[in-house]
Amino acid sequence: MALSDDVESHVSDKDLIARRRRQIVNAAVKLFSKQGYAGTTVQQISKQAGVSTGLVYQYFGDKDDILFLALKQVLDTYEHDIPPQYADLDHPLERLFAALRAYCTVVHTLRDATVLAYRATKSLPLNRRIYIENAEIRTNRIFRDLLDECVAQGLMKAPDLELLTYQFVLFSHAWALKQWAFSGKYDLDSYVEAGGKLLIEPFLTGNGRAYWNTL
Amino acid sequence: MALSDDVESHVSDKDLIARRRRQIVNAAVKLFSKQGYAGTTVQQISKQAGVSTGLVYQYFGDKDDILFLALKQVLDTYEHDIPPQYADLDHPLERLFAALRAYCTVVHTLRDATVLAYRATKSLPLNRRIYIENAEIRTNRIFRDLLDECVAQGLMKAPDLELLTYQFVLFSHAWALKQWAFSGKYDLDSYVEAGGKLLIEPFLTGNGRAYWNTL
Amino acid sequence: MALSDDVESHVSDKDLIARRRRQIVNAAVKLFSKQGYAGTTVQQISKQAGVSTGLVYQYFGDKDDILFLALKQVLDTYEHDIPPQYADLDHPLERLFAALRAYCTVVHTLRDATVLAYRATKSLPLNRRIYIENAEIRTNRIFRDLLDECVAQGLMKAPDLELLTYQFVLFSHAWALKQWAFSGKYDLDSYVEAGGKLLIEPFLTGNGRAYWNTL
Amino acid sequence: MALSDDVESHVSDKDLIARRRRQIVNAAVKLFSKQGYAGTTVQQISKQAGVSTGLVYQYFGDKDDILFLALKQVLDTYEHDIPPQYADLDHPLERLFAALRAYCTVVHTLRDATVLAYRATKSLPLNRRIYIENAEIRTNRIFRDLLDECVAQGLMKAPDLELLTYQFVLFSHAWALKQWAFSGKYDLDSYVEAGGKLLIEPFLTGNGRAYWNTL
DNA sequence: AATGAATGAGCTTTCATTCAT
DNA sequence: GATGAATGAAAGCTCATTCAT
Repeated sequence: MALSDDVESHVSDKDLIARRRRQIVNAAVKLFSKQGYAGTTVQQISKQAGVSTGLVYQYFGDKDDILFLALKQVLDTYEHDIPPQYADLDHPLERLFAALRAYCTVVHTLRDATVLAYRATKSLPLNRRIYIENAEIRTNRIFRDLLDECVAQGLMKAPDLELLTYQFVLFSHAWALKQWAFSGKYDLDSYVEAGGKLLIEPFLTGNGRAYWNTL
Repeated sequence: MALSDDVESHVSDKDLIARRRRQIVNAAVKLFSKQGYAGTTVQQISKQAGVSTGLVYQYFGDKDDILFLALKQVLDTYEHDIPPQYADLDHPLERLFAALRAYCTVVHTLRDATVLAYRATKSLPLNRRIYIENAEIRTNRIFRDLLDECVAQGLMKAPDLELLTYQFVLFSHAWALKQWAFSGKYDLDSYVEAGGKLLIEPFLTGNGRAYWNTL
Repeated sequence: MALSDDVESHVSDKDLIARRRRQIVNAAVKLFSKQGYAGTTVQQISKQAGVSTGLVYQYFGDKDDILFLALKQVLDTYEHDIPPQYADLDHPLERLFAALRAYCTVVHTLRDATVLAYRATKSLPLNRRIYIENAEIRTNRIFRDLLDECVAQGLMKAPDLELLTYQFVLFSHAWALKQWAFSGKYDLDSYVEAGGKLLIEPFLTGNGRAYWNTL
Repeated sequence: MALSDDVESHVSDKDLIARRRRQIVNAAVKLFSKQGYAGTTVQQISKQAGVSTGLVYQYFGDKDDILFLALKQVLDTYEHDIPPQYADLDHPLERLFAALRAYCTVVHTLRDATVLAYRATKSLPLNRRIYIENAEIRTNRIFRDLLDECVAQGLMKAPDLELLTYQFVLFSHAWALKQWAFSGKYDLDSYVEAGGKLLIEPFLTGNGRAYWNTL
């Protein structure tokens, strides 16, 4: 992380800094998600976090900083919460499907924050936007690597792995972005099942299909 | 369109109203797309449109009205510009693919505005948000009907047509939403080609594949 | 009337000027009375008068002009409508009481406009305020002269005719100013009767009382 | 006082709230009195009060709130300052006359604010206007009770105590409302004396007159 | 380290006034 | 003479940021 991406603080105790920032960012994510970035005031954030307005400015340089760390935290959650959910599994196809389920589940948990990421990233200054975009690319990498693994083992075959990866990502994000369209028609489980049928099944090889049917 | 969705104007000449609104909305779309809704001032809009600040309020009730008409205009463009581009074609598969190309092309033309639609719809009051969402559903219907046609003629077969429709839509939108990831790797044409391979080819029946290969 | 009190017009036909001004002032009085001077827009006045906004500025220099003429018209109505209602009567006491009834009746008719005169006179520039105040003094003169007549003929006797005159005026104005307090307790007739008992009876001489009782 | 009449503040310290509000209301009364409510800007008020514009909005919800509290303060002053000035006196007639003097004196002190009350009450929303009107009725009660006392003790006799009460009130208010007419002819003392002669003397009984002449 | 009252630039919106037709 | 679309200065109000305590 480049220096320019650092968020400055006027406080020295490292632990305190971490704790306070978490406290404030959590409050911010909640409010940004509901009301948007511009629609949320620093006063509201401090109140929600249970601290004074002035304190916020001892841990963040300005309001943009809060947004940046809020988005970063969302992306970090993706990156940290998904891998453990397929790490124990052995078979690549199982791992891929588990990852899809895990991604959708995290998106479900962070529904509002996911929408926030779509809405607000553009509000960041360029260098920070790039940082966030790179974090997303790292998350995408998860699917890409699992797909590569499946292809390498002759289980899948796809014309364009790069784009297929994005379809996995978009499919997961859509669960949050298009809540209004999906709620009532699908629950999370059936949505993930359908995802498997659209994004994995069609690209299975004979071997792949053989294993897939045993799941 | 319900009355409550109407945007009032203090001017009587119908033609003038239409012209002025177009002029102002065009300026607004440009600025909203770049700077976001909240980040754009009415002063900036009026300046960009080449009119006075006060004039804006003779054609729009408030700033929200401008956003609403801006989004409506984007959605209307989708709805009006896509169908003509496959209307002349006879074969369902050809029509479907042409529609995908058309949608991606419109998205390409309205790149910034498409991103705007994702970012700003949540800023609308409920009844207007619903209006915009319904407009999106009508646009989705385009793909859905074409897919149904293909299935009815035994050319395609998919486990979940509803979700597959959304994959078409998301794929098209992604061209705008993920510009930063795709530009440099794809041009519009190759993107559309790859889309055909991911979203159509895997779901072709034998008959469908036979025809597809002749395209 | 001093030149500085003149209201300028860009139109030459004298009759037209008078007609248009009346038309616009009538609309203004109606609106000013209901919404106050500052709460009324020139656009509303022109609409109420059934003319274009621009036309107003061909007959009035600015919005203040309209207020001035509106107030002037109210005061003029007082001045012109009251005297005829006691002119035919011969006895001074009868004339005085008839004048009180007439004043209260005009106030009743112009309730809102009377309140307007109290609220808005201070909004005028000094020279115009003075003009209006002089018009009010002329109206007060009506009571003063009638009282003087009664005193001269030995019908009344009061310690301070100047202030008693003002009590007559205030009593009449109060019917409009304190509507909220009086409506429900008095109707116009009983109010006037009570006025006679408070403002005339106590100041009658023996002769005066003798005649008064015959009324 | 109903909740709906409360004026909200974003500040918690009770003492500070009271002090700031007084500070701002005092400035507002001064300006409103001179320039009217609509003719006074919040910027002017804040400048006159020696605080920033934003601060005003931490102690008042909007400009209307300032007007309401300003008027309320004027009415409260009436209610609190008059009674102590006759409380020590024993004789009802003396008390009545002292009250008249006190009322006129308070009106004199609050000349501009009294005019403001006449001009601006109509600018208030209905529930607040009613609150102010009720406060005025409570003030009127002062005269009414004193008059009743005089009548009960056989000192006075009047045809309509309700209206006579209003004549006392109007007479007092007139000192402010008609400054332009009275200044030069009366000073406060002679005005009050004349008031006694017009509003008390004529309604004295024999007993009343006997005592009155000893004053 | 923490508070929260105070600031003031900048926003949306209104409306008296003008002027081309 | 009459129109009404157009103007833009100025208003009310918000809120990111500061700073004395």
